[in-house]
Amino acid sequence: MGPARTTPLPLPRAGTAVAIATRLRTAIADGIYVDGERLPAERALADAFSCSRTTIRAALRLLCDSNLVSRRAGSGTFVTFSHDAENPDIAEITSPLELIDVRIAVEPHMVRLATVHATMRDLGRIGIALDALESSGEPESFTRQDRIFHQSIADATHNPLMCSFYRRINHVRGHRQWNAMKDKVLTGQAMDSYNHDHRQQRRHDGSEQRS
Amino acid sequence: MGPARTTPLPLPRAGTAVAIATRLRTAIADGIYVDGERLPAERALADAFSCSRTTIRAALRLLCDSNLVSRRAGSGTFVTFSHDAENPDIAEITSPLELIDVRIAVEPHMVRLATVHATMRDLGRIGIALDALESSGEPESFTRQDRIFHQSIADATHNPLMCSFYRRINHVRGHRQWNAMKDKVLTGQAMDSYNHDHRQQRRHDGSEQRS
DNA sequence: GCCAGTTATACCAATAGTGAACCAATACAA
DNA sequence: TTGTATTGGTTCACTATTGGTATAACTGGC
Repeated sequence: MGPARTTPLPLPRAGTAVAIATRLRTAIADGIYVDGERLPAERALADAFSCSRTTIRAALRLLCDSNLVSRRAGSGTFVTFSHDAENPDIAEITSPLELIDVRIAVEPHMVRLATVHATMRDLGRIGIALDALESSGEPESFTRQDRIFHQSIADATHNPLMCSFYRRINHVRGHRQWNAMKDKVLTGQAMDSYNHDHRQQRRHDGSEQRS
Repeated sequence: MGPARTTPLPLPRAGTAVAIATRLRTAIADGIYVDGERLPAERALADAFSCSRTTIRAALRLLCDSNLVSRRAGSGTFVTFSHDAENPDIAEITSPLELIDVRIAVEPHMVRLATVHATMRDLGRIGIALDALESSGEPESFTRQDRIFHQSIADATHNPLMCSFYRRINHVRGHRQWNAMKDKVLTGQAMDSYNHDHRQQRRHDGSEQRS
């Protein structure tokens, strides 16, 4: 996977220098040494790999020629290889399971807050969103309406911090890495079951609201 | 080469100044030092990091060049960093009760996630943070250590979304509108009770970890 | 012997970090 | 206002570390 897989070294001879260079290259690609970090000094590497400093220098020379590291006398050898050239969005690095963990943590109490602080207008908005959610057959509109539904609940808490949290959750949900998945997961049966759960919550919320 | 396969990669000795700058930068980004707050004096930092004042000055120079802090001779080094300069700050419009609502919603499940995903290093960090929290007598350092403590738990979940959420919570907590309050609320007795609760949580976490 | 790779050693130059002293600006209390 | 303590700003010589270079010797395969 490393960018230096096409090593410009035609030599089939696997000397220790080339082996160490490969080792360090994969370490950088695996993120063991991250971008901008300083590698151990040549003498320290020589000690760690139980070889001479000349060999280490030969290995580092290979990495330097591949633009994987840059070196400054008196300062050290620094990794110049960034996995994420652009800004690492939270949505990029959040896995499906991690999102579920956060939603499980936030949503139950969020619903309680909404039942306490919701106005009649909020309840109307939530009802409209739920109707629109149930009458949407395709996965495409279903996910969009589902986001609107949950965001309307978050807004009903009238808690700006909670609203901003759920906006971010929705942002992660709407990221492209999820779009590929939803067509496979959101079968008709799954959507029906989902709607049933939401209806129960609505009835439950209504009774709590009355009390 | 066989032996090189099993050779453990040595940990890099980070450049001291750059490493300190990084630590301070993340502390500011995490809301441990808030906008407008004064950092410890150079000599105090040098003592805390066990390095010379010259190194601290080099680190602070980096932060100053990034416009993260501003410095005035005879006065000190002050944080100049607001999380979203463009959008109205969440911290401005979030009330104390609203913050408590969100924390009640998030923290219980966050602790469960932390107990599941925490590594030994995470537990060590949490323990250190808790010790520092208990040994801080003044409200000033108490609130900062408390933020560090909770952030270390959030980081222990290894859930980027959860970490970003709690970073925002800490940002709100560190806002100046709260600073006026904490001196009145954080009496010695209140801090003792607080510490007692945290200790109980720690014992609870330990037993869960073992299972 | 030849040759490429490795080892070992010594030294150089660049950079980082140390420790101390002193100055100037600020804050604070008498 | 005055004095004192603290803070950042500056400079200095010194030490430690790092990459850069050169040289001589060793090793194993051809």
